[in-house]
Amino acid sequence: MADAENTTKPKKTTRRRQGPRRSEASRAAILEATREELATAGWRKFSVDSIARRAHASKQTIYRWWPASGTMCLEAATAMLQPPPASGTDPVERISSLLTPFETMTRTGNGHAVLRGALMAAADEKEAGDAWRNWMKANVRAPLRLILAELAAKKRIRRDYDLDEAVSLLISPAWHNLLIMRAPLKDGFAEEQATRLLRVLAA
Amino acid sequence: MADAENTTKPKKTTRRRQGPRRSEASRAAILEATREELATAGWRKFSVDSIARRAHASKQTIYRWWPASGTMCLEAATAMLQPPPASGTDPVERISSLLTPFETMTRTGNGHAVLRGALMAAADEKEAGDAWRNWMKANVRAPLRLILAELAAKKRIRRDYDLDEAVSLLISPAWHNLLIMRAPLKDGFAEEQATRLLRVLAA
DNA sequence: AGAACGAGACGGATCGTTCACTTTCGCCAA
DNA sequence: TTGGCGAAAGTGAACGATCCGTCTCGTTCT
Repeated sequence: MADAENTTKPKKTTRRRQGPRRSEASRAAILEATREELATAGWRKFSVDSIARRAHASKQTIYRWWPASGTMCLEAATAMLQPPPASGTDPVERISSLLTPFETMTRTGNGHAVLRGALMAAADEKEAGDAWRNWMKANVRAPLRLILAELAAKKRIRRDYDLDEAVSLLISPAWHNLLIMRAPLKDGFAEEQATRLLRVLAA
Repeated sequence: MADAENTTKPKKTTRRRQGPRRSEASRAAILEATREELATAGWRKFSVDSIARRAHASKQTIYRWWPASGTMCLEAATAMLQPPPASGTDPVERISSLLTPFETMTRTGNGHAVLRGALMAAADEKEAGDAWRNWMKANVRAPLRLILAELAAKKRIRRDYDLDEAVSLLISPAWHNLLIMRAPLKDGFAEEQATRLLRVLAA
């Protein structure tokens, strides 16, 4: 959609835009300020003016790249999630590795408050909700689908499970801990949930 | 704590305060306006001024009785929850009846948006979070504790379960539906969750 | 007389937008 | 090769509107 048809002027086929590129420094400063703001003020008292002051950025820059505050919060939170560790062949380990990024994040610094704020943003803003569900689809649901399909082929679990239900079963206790109990995930959470899911789905 | 020691003036022993009592009409109008506001604006854009206009109430009245907006939202939401139906002796039915108020509420009108807003309030404000956990303790955790203890005595389920874990297992999929999926609870949700809990806890 | 109520003013803060101005880069003509 | 031009991105500051929490009024009820 960027440069589809520029018939007259473009010399070669590569029509390059003019001007400076997006400032990575400013982007990083804004996301860091967003994390601080989410941890201290929460979602309702979240202030874009405060973000601009903290990050020494212009509000114009913020609104240019994040027209909705919720997506900014989501981006600030997901940036804290480390990619899941490479797992072996053990089913529990493989499923557990899908949750360990969450467990680790909520147990380091203000991570649990940041993630809680992002989840509230996803619950409050329709656009942020869509973005969050897409992220979960790519990073949790899709990998889990592969693992479960493989296990079902080996007859380690039932074949007639519902994938959405399995995702909900696996991760919803995390929401309970973060949003209702307002607490981080306890040590061993990921492995415990993975074990329980496999027990429920056992053939 | 109300009237502990008024030594001089009280005529009889009943020292009644003077002036009009709290207006039930105003209270109901404010809570109804809160429900509308939660359903249309959400939690972050929730405005006390808007509530006052909608309910034809004074802001002073609102702040007098609800110093924190979150507790007002919680009260507005829990008022929509009907008391659980009287259940028989079937374990699934008894546990399921603890969830049916939620299922019913989220499937009628804007109920799911109102409950979602209240949950966000509980996640965002520390005070509202405490109030919500207390409500859940009295209306879900305590009844569930009795039911599970009885079942354990009859050896229908294991004895070494963790009550908090059981509560989380039973109800956290509801949070997933409401907050992440932004959707009501599907028909038969309560019974399905109750059945699954008993299967997990089976002896 | 005393307390709760509706209505609304208040100073301060935030919102989302817009303006002025500077800096960075692709492009092309001198 | 180089210097100028213009588009895009950046900061900072203003704008009117709205919201916050507190506060006065005058009224009504017990």
